[in-house]
Amino acid sequence: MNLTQATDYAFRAVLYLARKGKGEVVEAQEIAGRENIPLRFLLKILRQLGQAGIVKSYRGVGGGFSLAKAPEEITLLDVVEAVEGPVKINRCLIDPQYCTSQRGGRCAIHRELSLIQNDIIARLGTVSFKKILEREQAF
Amino acid sequence: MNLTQATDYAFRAVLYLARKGKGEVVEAQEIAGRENIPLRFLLKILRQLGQAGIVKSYRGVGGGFSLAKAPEEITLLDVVEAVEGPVKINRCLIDPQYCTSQRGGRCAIHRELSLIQNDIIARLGTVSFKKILEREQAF
DNA sequence: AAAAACAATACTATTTTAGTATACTTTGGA
DNA sequence: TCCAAAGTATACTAAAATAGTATTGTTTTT
Repeated sequence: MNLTQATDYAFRAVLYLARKGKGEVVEAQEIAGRENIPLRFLLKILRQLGQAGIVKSYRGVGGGFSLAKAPEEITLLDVVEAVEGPVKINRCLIDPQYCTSQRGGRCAIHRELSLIQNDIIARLGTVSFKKILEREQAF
Repeated sequence: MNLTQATDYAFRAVLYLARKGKGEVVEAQEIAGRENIPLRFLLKILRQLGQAGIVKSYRGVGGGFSLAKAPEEITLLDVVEAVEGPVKINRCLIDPQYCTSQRGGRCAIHRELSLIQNDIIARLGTVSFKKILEREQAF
């Protein structure tokens, strides 16, 4: 029932870029330094965020990363899925070959877990980075 | 964002006992066989459920396990916590020593995750095994 | 063309997961 | 009384996931 460290880093990297605004390009090194994230690991994560269309990258001298969308268009769910793949609280719910109950994912437990999983996904989808920025201002 | 296989087995073992009713003693071997769970692994899990006060064990010939409470008094949350310990979607939220943001768990991201975590815990706490049994009957 | 920045792939150490093995204790019944 | 059936306790282990690191390559600006 855990998000990975990589996802936590991703959240903070996206928030960092969100503070700068949609277009602004920032070097990975700056984010790594400010957010206490190992540079090479951050680069790997930023590439995943890039493939998901959350950030854009610019190579060469003066390059870096910027948000590819406005902060209100990016949710925690988007970032989780970009880094970890589809959210699943039980592997059985995604891939029936792992359903050790031998009931093809149709037992009462797995139906219930499926509902809870849907709630979690919906909940993560309601939190945009614009919202997080606003809450941050409030302090 | 995953429950472990052990937790999944625990859910099914408790449901199996719940079907029998509160007092009835069932051998681990029977549960293992019916639910497709490795026996020794199940015994380990049942011991954890025992320490959490969810099941009672009986040793010796004719021994086994029974529910220690009525099915309506046992929730998915109880079982998750018995097997995995406290629910935490980010280790930083429980143990600040792991908070790599260097902000003592007080950044905007971690506040938001904390709210979501509370929702998940509340949600798991609303699903009792009585409820699951009832849903099962409905099929 | 040199240097700065990201890209891609492969590798590695650590931790967690998912069990297994071994030896022991309790209990009921022949 | 003693033995077999059941759970207890501790230690061990293989495989997978996590959290990085290393190396080499490509793009872009000056």
